[in-house]
Amino acid sequence: MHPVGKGLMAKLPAEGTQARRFGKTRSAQSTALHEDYVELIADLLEGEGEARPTDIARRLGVSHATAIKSIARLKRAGLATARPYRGVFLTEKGRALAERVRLRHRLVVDVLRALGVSSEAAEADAEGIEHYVSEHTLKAFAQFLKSRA
Amino acid sequence: MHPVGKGLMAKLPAEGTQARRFGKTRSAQSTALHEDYVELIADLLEGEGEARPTDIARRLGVSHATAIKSIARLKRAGLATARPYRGVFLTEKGRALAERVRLRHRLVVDVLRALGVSSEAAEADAEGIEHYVSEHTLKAFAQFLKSRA
DNA sequence: TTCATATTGTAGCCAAAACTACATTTTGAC
DNA sequence: GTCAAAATGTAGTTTTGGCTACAATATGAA
Ligand SMILES: [Mn+2]
Ligand SMILES: [Mn+2]
Ligand SMILES: [Mn+2]
Ligand SMILES: [Mn+2]
Repeated sequence: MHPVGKGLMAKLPAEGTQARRFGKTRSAQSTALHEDYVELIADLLEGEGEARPTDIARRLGVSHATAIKSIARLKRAGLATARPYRGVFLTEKGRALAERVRLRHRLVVDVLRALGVSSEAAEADAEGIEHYVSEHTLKAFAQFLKSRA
Repeated sequence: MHPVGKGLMAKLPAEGTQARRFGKTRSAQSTALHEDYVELIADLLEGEGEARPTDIARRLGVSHATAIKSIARLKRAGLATARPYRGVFLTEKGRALAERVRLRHRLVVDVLRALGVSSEAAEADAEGIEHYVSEHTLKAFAQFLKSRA
């Protein structure tokens, strides 16, 4: 119950600090999916001219029913619009998010590549990592890349 | 419908490749919580001598009911054991996971620090990032740290 | 123009992770 | 030893994000 000596033991952060960190991670997690959808929709709109639910589903590796439900959540969140059989579009807010997410994705991939990670692993890992990189860390990444250019 | 020219447009990966990447991210996401619990339990066991559900809950910033349910899932997954009012312990499998997770956590923090990220931001971001770093990337991180030691 | 196929939509199911509220058990102060 | 407080457990609800199965609609080939 009481600390045994506090000399050489594991460095447990203060409870509040640790709780705040985990909470931040949880909130990032809850926005990760939205970010992936918005980024993908932006890419499809630019690359293919349209973003159809089926294509979104295929690219994400989920069923079309799942994609349609997620798109509905995007609409509720004010990030996208969609009319039946006419594809998905981004609102102003969605486009702004897509832009930020795209930049961040690229930055994360570039840093991983710079650290010696293979192109494919960098892309794959970045797909998860990107959602947990804070503004502060993003700045450090940019700095690092510039410094070793 | 048809690609407009394919010359200078956004680099959409092949559908299968992209789906595989997103799938990998989803599966990492589904183990992230387990990893955090197991790591925290190991830290508490070493640091405090015991890992009580209440302490786990406080440190994670969730209600004790949530923690208890998650611990039940850990038990079902063969990672932990717990007897009522006697705290939580790790199975052999749980200890092995904790060890891996701990190493990975430290490595991610060290790399972030090396890239110029502040100590607190590194710890906070690592809490999310760690779960999406592949073995391949982990090796690259270790290499990078060794090279600039 | 018709009609098969592709696309989209809906319904219903499930598990994970969160919560609050309440019940039960242990422990420790006295 | 009692009994209040702390810890633990349980019940019930919600949201998210998956799935399958089926229904409805558009599109395009013949
Ligand atoms: Mn992603
Ligand atoms: Mn991305
Ligand atoms: Mn973590
Ligand atoms: Mn961790």
